[in-house]
Order: sequence, then C-alpha cells, then structure tokens
Amino acid sequence: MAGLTLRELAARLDISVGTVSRALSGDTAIALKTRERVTEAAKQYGYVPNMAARQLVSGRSGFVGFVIPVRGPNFIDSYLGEFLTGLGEGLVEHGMDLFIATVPAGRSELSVLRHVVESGRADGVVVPRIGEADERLAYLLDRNFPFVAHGRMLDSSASFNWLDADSNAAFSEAFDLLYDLGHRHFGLVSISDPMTFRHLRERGLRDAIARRGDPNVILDVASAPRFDRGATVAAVNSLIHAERRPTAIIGLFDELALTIMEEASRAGLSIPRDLSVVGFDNITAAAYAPPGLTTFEARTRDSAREIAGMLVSVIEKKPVTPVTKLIAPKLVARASHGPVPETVRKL
Amino acid sequence: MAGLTLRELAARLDISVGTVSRALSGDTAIALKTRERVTEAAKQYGYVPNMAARQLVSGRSGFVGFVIPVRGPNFIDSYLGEFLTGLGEGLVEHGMDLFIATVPAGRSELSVLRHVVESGRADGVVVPRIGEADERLAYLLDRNFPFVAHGRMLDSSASFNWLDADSNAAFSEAFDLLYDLGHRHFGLVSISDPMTFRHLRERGLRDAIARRGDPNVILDVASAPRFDRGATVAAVNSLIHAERRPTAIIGLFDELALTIMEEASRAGLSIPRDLSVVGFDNITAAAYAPPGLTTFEARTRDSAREIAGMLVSVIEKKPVTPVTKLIAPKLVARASHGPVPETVRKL
DNA sequence: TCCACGTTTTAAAACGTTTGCAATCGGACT
DNA sequence: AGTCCGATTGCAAACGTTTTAAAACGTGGA
Repeated sequence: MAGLTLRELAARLDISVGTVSRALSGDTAIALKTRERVTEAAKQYGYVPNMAARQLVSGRSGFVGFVIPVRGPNFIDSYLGEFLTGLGEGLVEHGMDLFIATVPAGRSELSVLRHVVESGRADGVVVPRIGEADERLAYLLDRNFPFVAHGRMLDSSASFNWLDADSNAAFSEAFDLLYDLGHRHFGLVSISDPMTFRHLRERGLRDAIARRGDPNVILDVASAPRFDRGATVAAVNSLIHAERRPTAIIGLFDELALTIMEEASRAGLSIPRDLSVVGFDNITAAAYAPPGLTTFEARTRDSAREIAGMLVSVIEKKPVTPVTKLIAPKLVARASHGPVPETVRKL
Repeated sequence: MAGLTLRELAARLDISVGTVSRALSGDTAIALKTRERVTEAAKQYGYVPNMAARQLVSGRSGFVGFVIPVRGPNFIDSYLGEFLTGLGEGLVEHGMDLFIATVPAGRSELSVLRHVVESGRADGVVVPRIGEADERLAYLLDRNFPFVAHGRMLDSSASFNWLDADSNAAFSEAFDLLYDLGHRHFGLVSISDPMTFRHLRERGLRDAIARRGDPNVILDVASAPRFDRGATVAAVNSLIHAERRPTAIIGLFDELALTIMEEASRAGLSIPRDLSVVGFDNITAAAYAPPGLTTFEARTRDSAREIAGMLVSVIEKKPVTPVTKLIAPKLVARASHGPVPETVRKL
C-alpha cells in the first residue's frame, strides 16, 4: 500500500505502462537501453509490484499453501517448525512464498483446503501426514490441483506426488544392528491406529526378520491408541514384565521409545545393560533422556526442502507421471543399545 | 482458479454482480429475500471469492505476514511450531490467514520484510524475537505499518505494540522459591550476547535479591556466547567447580539448565540433593532429562494467539497509544530443585 | 521518394471484485 | 392522477498489473 504504482513509475519515465511492465520482466522485445533505464529507475524509486494485481491477471499467486494439521492441545513436537522452515528454505529459492491456513474449531481440514485452492491464493499445496484413506488427496486429485504429499498411502494404486521417509528401511536397519549384537528376542511398542507409517515400519521390521531366516528370532508386539498415555504405559509394561522379557525393544517413534526407557528404569533395569531400546524420529528429548536414545533422524527439514522443489516443478511442468521420492533416515547411534545381556546369552 | 466467478453466479440468478456482492457481504440495503436467495445459491454452486480481486480493490489482503527468523542450521526448537500454531489459531478466529516469508541466503531479514509490506500482501506483520536495537521496528514505525512484536526493547522510550513474557517476574519467583528452601549461594549461567531477555531475566533475579535485603545472599554469574557449546560448558563448570560452589544454579533458559544438570552429574553431583537447578522455557527435553527440570512454561502458543488478536485490532482500529501485554510464565515444578544441602546449611 | 519490413513502443482489454451514484419500483400522500 | 419518498437494484468506475493487437518509427532497398 502507498507504494509506487507502475503507472506512476511510467509517468516519471515518460513511457507507457506496458513498456515498463515488459522491461521489468526482461522482455527482449524491449530495447536493451530502455530496459536498463527502467530497471534502474525501479530500483531508484523502490518500486515493488502489487502482487494482488499481478495475481489477478496472471492467475498465479506465487504462494504455496499449507493447512496446519489439527493437533491436540498439549502436544506439539518440533515437526511443524522443522517442516515449515525447510519448506520456506526450499520455496524461497524459487521465489515463492508460503501461505498457512489454520482450521477453525467447527470446520473440517478438507473445507479449509478447498478454500485455499479455490480462492486462487495458492498455486499448489503441500499435504502433510498422509493417513490411510485421505479425503484431501481425493479432492486434490479430482480437482487436478498441483500438490505434493509428505507421506504415502499403503495402497500404491493411488498415484500422486509424494515424498516419504524410508522408514521400513530404517526399521530393517534397526533389526540388523540389534541382531548382530546378539539379540534374538525383540519387542515392538506400536500404536493401534491405522496410520501408514505404522504399517511401513512394522513391515520393515518383519521383512528384516524374514530375510535373516533365523527361526530363533521372536517378536512380541504391544500396541496402544496413539495419544493414550495410560494405555501406552500399560503396553510397555506388558513387554517389560513378561515372563520372558525381550532383550531389545523398539519404539515405533521416539515418544514410545522414551516411555520404554522410563518404565524400564522404573522397573530397575539398566539401559543398555539389561535392555536395548531404539526409537525413530530423533526428537530433541532423545538426546537428553539418559543414557541417550539410539534412534533415526527423520530429516524432516531436508524432506520439506525437497518437497518444495518437487512442488514447484509440478506447478510449472505439470508432469503426467507422478514424482515420488524416498528419504533415507540416518541412524543416530547413542547409548541405549548394546550387546545382548550375558545371562540371556547363556540360555 | 476455474472456480465460479461472481459474474457467473449473478448470471445464473439473473441479478447484477453488484447486488450479489452486496448480498454476500450482508449489506442490509439489499432485500432480505434476495440476500437469502444469493447466499443459498452461493453455497449451492460452491462459490469461493477470488481473493486477489477482492484484495486489489479493497486494498486489504486478509493476510498477516511473518518473516521466519534466520536460524542456525542445527538448532530448531519447538518455539517456531508453537508460535505459528498459536498465531494460526488466533488469526483464524478473525478470518485472517498467515503468510510466511523466508529469508534467502544472500538477503537481509529487513529487505524481505520490506517486500512483504510493500507488495501489499499483508495487512500487518508479527515480528518475533526482538533484539536490542531492531532495524525491523525502526522501519515499520517509520512506515507506520501495523505490527505487533513478540518481545520488547529495554529502552522503553521506543513505543510500539508488543507482547512479552514477564520473565523478570519468573526469575524473581525462582529466586524466592529457592531462598525459601534455604539457598543463599546462587549461580546464574547466562549468555554474553546483548539480548533483551537476558537483561530482563538477570534484572528480575537481582531485584528479587535486593527486595529480600539479605546480605548473606551471593550471586555468581558465568556467561558464554549464545550458541557456543564449548564456552557454555566451560562457564557451567566454572560454577560447579568453584572453590565455594553455589547450592542453586539457574539457567537463563532450558538448554543452559540442561547443560548444568549434565555437567553436574558428570561431576558426580546428585540433583537435587547436592545442587538445585532451575531453567526457563519448558522445552520438551526438560521433562525427560533426569530428574526432570524445574522450569517455567513460557506459554508461547498462548502468547501467539494473543498477539494475533492484538494485531487484528491494531489493523482495524489503528489505536494511537500502543498496546502492550505481559504474559506471566507458569512455574513447572519438577524434581531438579530441593532444600539446600545439610552440609552447607551447617556452615 | 516511396515501400516494405523489422524493431520498438503504445493503447486498450482483461482479470474478479467492491462501491459510489443513478435508476427503478411501489406505495403513500396530496 | 400526479408527486414524492424510501427501499431496492443496476451501472460503471476503479484497483494495478499483464498481454494481445496495433501503431509508430527507422532503415535500407527499389
């Protein structure tokens, strides 16, 4: 507002608006001399184009939309901050900005997404945390609107652009790591909700076990609803206090792994002497909880930066075949895992 | 894009565009019957107004801008996520959205802010993490552009709209808490950078000491550059291994307090038996680091929600006298503080 | 001198709203 | 019946850009 307008700038230069517009966009149809004169004057007077006007005619907003996922009142991890920072970093390289919408109390995430798309305020959207059957994806695909998802669906028949952490690979790696340390009896603390990442990670673990082909390997799984703290603790304890206790327990994600460590030390177990624990995500608390949780870095920020690039190319090129990408999580080896206890090894 | 336009909607209803526009905005000059008919049809056909066009004529974008503060490559705490979530929640109640700009590698935060303001894409901005002499504030004040700052300046002569945590009060409270537990010898691990919050917190501590008027109270301060891990550890150890060690050490913020706890247990001290530690911020790791850090909840999310409301009223009412607000941090009493050690008490 | 042609510039339409002002429509009043 | 008035509605300008189509301008060849 109150900024210099194109018309005013043109007036000062005694040139038509059209010419100025073209000159600033670097159109070679405009004489080089004029272009330089205009660019110079624009800088001189501090001309900043009015985006609304540009958007109105060009149909492009220069925004990428993001609907903040609804979340519990208490629990905000670093995911969002990491993700948005990465997105911003990725987008700025392409001269785009980020537009964030929040879901009001009474409304659905889908309806907000619809508004973002149809108000023309975004050229594409990023859809985080893909669930099992996601109505957001269905809508976007139907509308043929550019988007990239963070996460994928189990049913690979639905084809769309996505980027995901290769968490099955990570869980395979976790198994191999522990197996090589002598562990044979494994525990897994999982969630009972039907999230895609749960299936992927469990599958990664089971595949690794199958690949090893060792009939002595045992896997005990205990699950609880995702945000139910009490049930989670109970699930953890069902493993810890089992008649034959696993020597290594893996948490589906760090919060679960940290609970395993807490309950284990409450039960008088020493980590990693009596029990190895491995998590996934590498949340900040993982480094501070003694003795330091071995986990996998999900590389959220990198992923988001990558997603930004993918989305921009989707917006510009509208590729026919979907682009997908897997990001390999990185093992962060801390002190919560170790060789299988001697006592068990003798049995 | 491709959405229904106002003209099309008007055509279907056989009414002029102007009337439809007025009807949708609830203008009472339009007959109630017509208004209902239009609203009904709009819902029916799924009409979504084109924001660019609206913005162009009204001059208002419906956006609040936020320039993501430049941050180190490694260190992202939950601040950003909390803050943005809170902002989003607060804004959505007023029908506004959030527009996030990132600072590209070579450019300054100020230049990005300038673009946000002058491109007309935001009706107001939120400026986080106020420093000592902030050029962003100078620019915004000069331009008379609506904004609310998170944080304030020491020099209270500069008057603008801000909201800040009342961290001096929190540090006073921390002192009183520890004093009442018998502590007389205090340590403070601070930073050497000239941030406003550092001064406020140190002042809060010193004021509380002065208020108590007890000549036996000792305060030892050790500082290090903010992100210099090595220097921080050294500063912490200078307190821990001092000839006369403080019985209670306060960290300017949680990361420092956690370092204090780490180094203390490395030195064989038991917390809180041998040493009390208190922090500020209540980052997630504070709960997991044994034995649980006593700290203050900065209520970032609440603050951001509040800021959203303030900014909206600033945008709409343009108040002449600046609005300011202090948010009282909330003590989160965990297990890292306790009575002064017996051995010391006897001296 | 005139024409044709390539280069450069201009004029004007379009994007989809909002809004000031004029026009229309009924009915009430004279 | 003619006026006037309030309640509705329609018309058209305006917002600041981009872009199409046409105009202006030189320049060199005939």
